[in-house]
Amino acid sequence: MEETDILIGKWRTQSRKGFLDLCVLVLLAGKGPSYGLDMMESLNGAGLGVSEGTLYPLLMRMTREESLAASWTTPDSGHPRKYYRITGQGGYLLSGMKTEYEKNAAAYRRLEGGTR
Amino acid sequence: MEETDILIGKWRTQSRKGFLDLCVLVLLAGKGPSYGLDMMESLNGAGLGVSEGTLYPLLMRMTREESLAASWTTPDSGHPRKYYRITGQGGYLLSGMKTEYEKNAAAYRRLEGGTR
DNA sequence: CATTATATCTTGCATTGCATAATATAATAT
DNA sequence: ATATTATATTATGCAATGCAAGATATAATG
Repeated sequence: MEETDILIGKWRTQSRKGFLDLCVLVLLAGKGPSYGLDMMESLNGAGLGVSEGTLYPLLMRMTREESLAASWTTPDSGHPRKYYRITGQGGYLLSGMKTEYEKNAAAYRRLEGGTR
Repeated sequence: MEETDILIGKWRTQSRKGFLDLCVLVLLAGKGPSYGLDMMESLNGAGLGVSEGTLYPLLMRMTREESLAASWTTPDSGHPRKYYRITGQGGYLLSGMKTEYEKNAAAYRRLEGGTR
């Protein structure tokens, strides 16, 4: 069904709202500081399809909110990169997000669980 | 942290986008036709906190898109109720959503899985 | 010096969640 | 009768994010 594929595409966009924040925090918490394009590779490698137009505004927003902190580094050879790391507030936020995420997943399983 | 709780609240709203569609479809697929307030009870019983202002517009949208179908019923005693049931397209959509949901969950686990 | 690759930033649209308020009708109370 | 409460649905407007598309800047390469 063609109509339905459009609906799924739109839904996909909506269902990623917020989820990408969680993924970025989890990523940085796990691998340590990183920069935009490198994070894109990691996220895409994990199975998410993220583009610059999605990731960069997200990183800037989270930095503005102080869940991330950024600093430029100019390597001996190569381009200047903006490295992001997770802040204390970011860690607290990540913990809250994980709780919510699990709560929703549990609710979903309950709903799926049965005719009752 | 007070600041952070505000962020979590905002994130919570965002992270539910799309997810509620999935929950409604799963619910109707499991329990059969139902109406607004009854579905609200089911969803809240499962652990989601959903209000009328969230659920009704959602139901109307999904009906407009023909993932749900609605029909009024006037019981012998009580108020007229608008019953919703899942359509063929709704079933196809649900299947697609489940696939996406699992794909994202898998990506999340991979990201969480390690320092690599 | 032009071209390509790396890296980040900007703009505008489409979409949904939710608070708030409105509408309508059946049941109940005074 | 008629006012009040409970049930049930609809309408409006704001805030927020994902993403496509394009712009900007600089290092490396031909």
